[in-house]
Amino acid sequence: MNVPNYPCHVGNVQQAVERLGRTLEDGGIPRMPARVFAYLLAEDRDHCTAAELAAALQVSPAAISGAVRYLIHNGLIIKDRRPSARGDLYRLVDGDVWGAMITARLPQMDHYLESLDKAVALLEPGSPGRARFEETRDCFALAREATADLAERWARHHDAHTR
Amino acid sequence: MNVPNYPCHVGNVQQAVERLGRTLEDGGIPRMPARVFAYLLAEDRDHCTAAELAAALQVSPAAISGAVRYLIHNGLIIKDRRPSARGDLYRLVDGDVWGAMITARLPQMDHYLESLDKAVALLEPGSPGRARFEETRDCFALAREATADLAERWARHHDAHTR
DNA sequence: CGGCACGTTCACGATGTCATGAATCCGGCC
DNA sequence: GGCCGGATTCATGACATCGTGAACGTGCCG
Repeated sequence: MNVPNYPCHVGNVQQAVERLGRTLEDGGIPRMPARVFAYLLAEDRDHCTAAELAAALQVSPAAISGAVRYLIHNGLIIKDRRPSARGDLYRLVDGDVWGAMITARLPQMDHYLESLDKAVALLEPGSPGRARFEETRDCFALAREATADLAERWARHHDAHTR
Repeated sequence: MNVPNYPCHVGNVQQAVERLGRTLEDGGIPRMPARVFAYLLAEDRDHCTAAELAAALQVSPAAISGAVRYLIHNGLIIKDRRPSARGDLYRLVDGDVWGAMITARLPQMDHYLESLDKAVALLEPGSPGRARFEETRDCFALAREATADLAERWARHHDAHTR
C-alpha cells in the first residue's frame, strides 16, 4: 500500500516522533536533541543504543553524540554504561521527566526577574518608562507564579496517574 | 567619572533596554525587535521616529525597518502615519501589551495540542511509547491551562493597577 | 518645480549553528 | 596480546540568520 523505499511507510512512529520533535523545537530545544528525546519517548523498549538512534533518525552517529550530550547535560536522559556490552544504552530519566523540565524553568525565571529588577532600578523614579518596566517585571513575576502552579498541578496529575 | 565616548555613560536607560532586550530574546523574540520594543517601553515619550530608534540603538535604519515590521506584524507596536510630518511615528500598542502577548500564546498552544493528539493517534494503543506520548500531551494541556490562568490573573492585576 | 529628508527594499558580507566524515580512543572478544 | 565494533572528537562545509550599505520611491518644504 505504500512505496516500499521511502519514509512514508517506515512507520507511524517516525511521524509521531517528527511531530513531537517539531513541537519541542518551538519550545527552544535544538533540532537533533528534540528528535532524539522524542524518539526515546515513542520507542516501546525502554533503552536504545546510539547506533539504533542514528539508524532510526537517519543521521550520523556524530550527530547523536552531540544530541545525547545536550540531553544528559540538561538531565533529560541517562547513559547506562553497562559493563560487558559493546554499546552504551540511553534511556529517559527515571520518574517525572516533564515535572523536572517545568521545575528547571523556575530558577531561570528567577534570573529574569532579578535582571528586570536591576533594569527598573536604572530608570528615573516616577517616569512613564519606569512605570512600564515595573509593569513588565510584575508580569514576569506573575508568569513565574503560574509556572510554579503548573509544576504543582502537574505533580498531582502525575501522581494520580502513576498510582 | 566615565570615559566620555563609549556606551557606559550614555545613560542608564541603555543598560535597562539591553537588559530587557536580552530577556525577551531568551523568550524567542529576535534580537533587534526585542531591543526596539524594550526601547519603546523605556522611552518616556510615548512615540518615536525610526531615525530616533536607529540612533538610540546604534544600528542602521534598515535594521529598524525590519524590526518594526516584525513588531507590527505581531501586534506589539503601531505605526502612526501622521499626515504632514517627515517621519512616521512608532508607539506601543494601546492598552495591555503583555496581556495581548500572553493571549497570543493560547492559539499557538492549541496548535501544539492538536499536533500532539495526532501524534498519539499514530502510536500503537496500549504500548508504553503511546502512554508516554499521552503523558506528554496531558502535560502540554495543563500548561495551556496554566497560561490561560495567567492571562486572567494578569488581566485582574492590570485592571487593578491602571484603575 | 527642484531639492531634500525619511523610510523601504535589495544584494552583499559576516556571523553562528549544525550535521557530516575521518581520525582517534576505549572497551570486549578471539 | 592483538583485533574489532562502537562511541567520541575535531575540522570541514553547508545552511540559515542578521545587520549593513547603496539604490529606489515617496512626500514635505523652499
